[in-house]
Amino acid sequence: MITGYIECGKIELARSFFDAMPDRNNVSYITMIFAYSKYGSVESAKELYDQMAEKDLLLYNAMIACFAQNNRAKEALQLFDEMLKPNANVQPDKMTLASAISACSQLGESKYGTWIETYMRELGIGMDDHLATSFIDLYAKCGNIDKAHELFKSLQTRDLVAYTAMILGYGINGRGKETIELFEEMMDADIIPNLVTFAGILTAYNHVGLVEEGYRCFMSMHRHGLLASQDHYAIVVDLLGRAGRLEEAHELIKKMPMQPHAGVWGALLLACSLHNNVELAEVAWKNCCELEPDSSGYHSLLANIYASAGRWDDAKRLRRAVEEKGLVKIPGSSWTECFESQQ
DNA sequence: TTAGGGTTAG
Repeated sequence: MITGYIECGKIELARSFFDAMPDRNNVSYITMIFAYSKYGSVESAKELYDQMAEKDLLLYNAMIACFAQNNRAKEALQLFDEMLKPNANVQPDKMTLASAISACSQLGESKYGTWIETYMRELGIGMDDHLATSFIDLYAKCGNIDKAHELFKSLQTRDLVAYTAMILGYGINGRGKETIELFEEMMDADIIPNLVTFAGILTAYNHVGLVEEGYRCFMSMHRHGLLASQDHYAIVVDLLGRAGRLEEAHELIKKMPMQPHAGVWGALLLACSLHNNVELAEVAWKNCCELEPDSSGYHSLLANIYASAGRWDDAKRLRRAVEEKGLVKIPGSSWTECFESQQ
């Protein structure tokens, strides 16, 4: 019953059902935690997790996965650390490690990831394709592309996710030729790309600076029956914008079948700052402000563009407005420092 | 024992 509601996305109903259950066990808790995780309600998941006095492997796995899948990598690794303490009395399994590696990857923590690889062997857990794909992503993001490729070659089956991780890895490491070759290899293997794959491939083209190839790739999405999301548009706006094709990028935004999010306009604003286009920057900035009124980053970008154009008064006016409104830049994650201080 | 893992820029 509960899983039926969850499958339909009726999470409130699932929760009511869960609350009314006379014999809730840890499996019902875990089912609810995974459901909350899927729909991004991390706080609700954590609330349920905290209710259980005895934390077993399943419960740890559910909560660590929830953090890792919702971009809360630091908390995922903190909980993983807690789980490894002797008084926790549990031993991680493949699922735990998959989430922990994913969290390391989000934080660029290659040292911690390498430690997990060693620890994995100590526990007698063998490398499977899922774990290897997590490691491919981790090592590629940390710049160790050779190690990533070595793992990719060792896979039993190269599936969609593995190809996507490797393509993205080549892309962010500036390996243009390999990016294209691997994409072609994937198509030859009749592996149908999905929306995530396209985001990865477009990102790769963007990093490598292959504008035409990237644009063509984006235009081919509908042939695969895929409707590009706002994120895909943001990458292509960035791709065109960085190449100085600002008007084309602007036209693309105007033709979007859905409302662009701030990231799309933000990509155009960034491109305008790279190419000193004040008029278009003002258009992009206005849209960014409407969509994300509390962010100071867009004002700073426009102020810099004004300053580069010698419009000092406008730059000053904008900077003053930021101070008056008390808009503050949110500092980045300090997990790396936290981790290093524990060494 | 039970659930369930990996891929999306700046």
